[in-house]
Amino acid sequence: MWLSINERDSRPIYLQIINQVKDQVRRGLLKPGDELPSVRELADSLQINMHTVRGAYLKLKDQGLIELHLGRRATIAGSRFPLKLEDAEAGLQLRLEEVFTDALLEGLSASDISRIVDRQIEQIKKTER
Amino acid sequence: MWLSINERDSRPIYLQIINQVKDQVRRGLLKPGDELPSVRELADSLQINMHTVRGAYLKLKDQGLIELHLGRRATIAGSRFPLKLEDAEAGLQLRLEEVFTDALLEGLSASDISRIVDRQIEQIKKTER
Amino acid sequence: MWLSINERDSRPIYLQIINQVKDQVRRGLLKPGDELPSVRELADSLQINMHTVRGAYLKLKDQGLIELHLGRRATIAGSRFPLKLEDAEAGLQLRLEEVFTDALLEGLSASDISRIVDRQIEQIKKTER
Amino acid sequence: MWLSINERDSRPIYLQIINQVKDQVRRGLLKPGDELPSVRELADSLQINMHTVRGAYLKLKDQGLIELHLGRRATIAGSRFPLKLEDAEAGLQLRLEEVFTDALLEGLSASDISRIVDRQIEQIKKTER
DNA sequence: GTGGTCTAGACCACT
DNA sequence: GTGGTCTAGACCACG
Repeated sequence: MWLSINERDSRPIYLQIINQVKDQVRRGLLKPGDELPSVRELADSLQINMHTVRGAYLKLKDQGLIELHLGRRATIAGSRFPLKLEDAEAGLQLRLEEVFTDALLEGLSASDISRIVDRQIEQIKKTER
Repeated sequence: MWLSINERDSRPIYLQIINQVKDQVRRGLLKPGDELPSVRELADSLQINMHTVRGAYLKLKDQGLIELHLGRRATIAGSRFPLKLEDAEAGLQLRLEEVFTDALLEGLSASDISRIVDRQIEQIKKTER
Repeated sequence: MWLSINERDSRPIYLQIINQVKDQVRRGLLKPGDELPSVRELADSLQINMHTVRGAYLKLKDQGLIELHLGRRATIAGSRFPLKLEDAEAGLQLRLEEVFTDALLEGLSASDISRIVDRQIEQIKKTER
Repeated sequence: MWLSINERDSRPIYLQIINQVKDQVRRGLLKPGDELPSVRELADSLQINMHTVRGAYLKLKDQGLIELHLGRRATIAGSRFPLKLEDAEAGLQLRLEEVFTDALLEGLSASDISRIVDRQIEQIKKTER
């Protein structure tokens, strides 16, 4: 488990933790059953407060990504998809609209966007195999 | 100018305003020189606090999307791209990574994502012409 | 909004708050759109810490019962049932098994239990009308 | 004695043990005088910490359900009901209120609940005969 | 004024 | 040692 927080990142620390854990799960570096660092350990190594880590873990639990056990370390949850796929698709669409709008207003062209998107989707497909 | 705020949207009101203005600019419904409603008018019609509208307008000004004039209504700015394209591309990549990670963890496949993305990019290209 | 915490209750304070809010929603004393006391107000009136109240509100939000708005008070959410009814039924069965087992081991007979249960269900049906 | 612990169950391990012992007593699978596995045996077979098993046994003893003997295995106690029946009834009512409130908020109707409850009480009555 | 985030330090229950 | 709960006090962003 290697996590880091970026002081210059404007997003709150707990969100950075959440996103990094999600990322590692997506990349397959963390698999169901794997243990996460204890709240205190991670807080120490990141030089942040225990409660900040705990807050991040709690959110991850509520999203079904990890399991918290009293007296034991948190573990990656078995993957289950509580959301209906159509809801997930609708959510994706809304978020993409916003991202693309910002990109266009920053001067990128549709083909710029298309190129960047395709590159990322290629990478995802590689990981899927 | 038709704006609306969605109570059930988890995002703060000021962001909803910003995003809707951006969206209308992107769609060409608002063009450089067009007037926005006055702070007081918009606050009244949306039933929200004046400070909230003012805050949203200030952020839009900071992003170079609108111009504020003393005693006159705000207007859409002539389009300029203060960010370097490289920065815009880098920003886009980071945001896409997050959006795609979430989509994958919610059970969507790479091809699901690809399909949705392509549909949106098609629409953008139509508008661009 | 009248809430109270019971020092002698072994359950944590935040759970007592959650259960009382749920109860008031169920009884119809709180309806969608109604405002809850602010975190600080409730903390003051209950003589407990702000964060304890906030924790309770957060859980209620995650369960979809209330909505939190930045800078505004929390409100009761419009009722929506994210769980499939079959899941809700399965959960109810498990919880009932435990409750009934304890009651039996404490010396109550099946007819004792039946009597108590029926009385409560009668009351619920009255409220439903 | 067949016990198992469920990793995905959110309840602490010691409670799962307690509930399963209670359940087996209620179903008549364990009768007064029957021996329970030794603390060490159970800890080994469930792959959990000895202290956890010991804690569970201690709680069961406190509730009067089992008897602990120095150097010998624990045994199921002769059934006695230390609580007054009134207290047991009052406790049952409180717990049912909470369970029913949750069920209602999850979208179940009074008749759904009634149906599920009745089915369970029928089963209990069968066992009682 | 209101919620959002973070820090600090404490005590308890569970493993 | 580990998570669960609670308190206390602070600063920031939003309305």
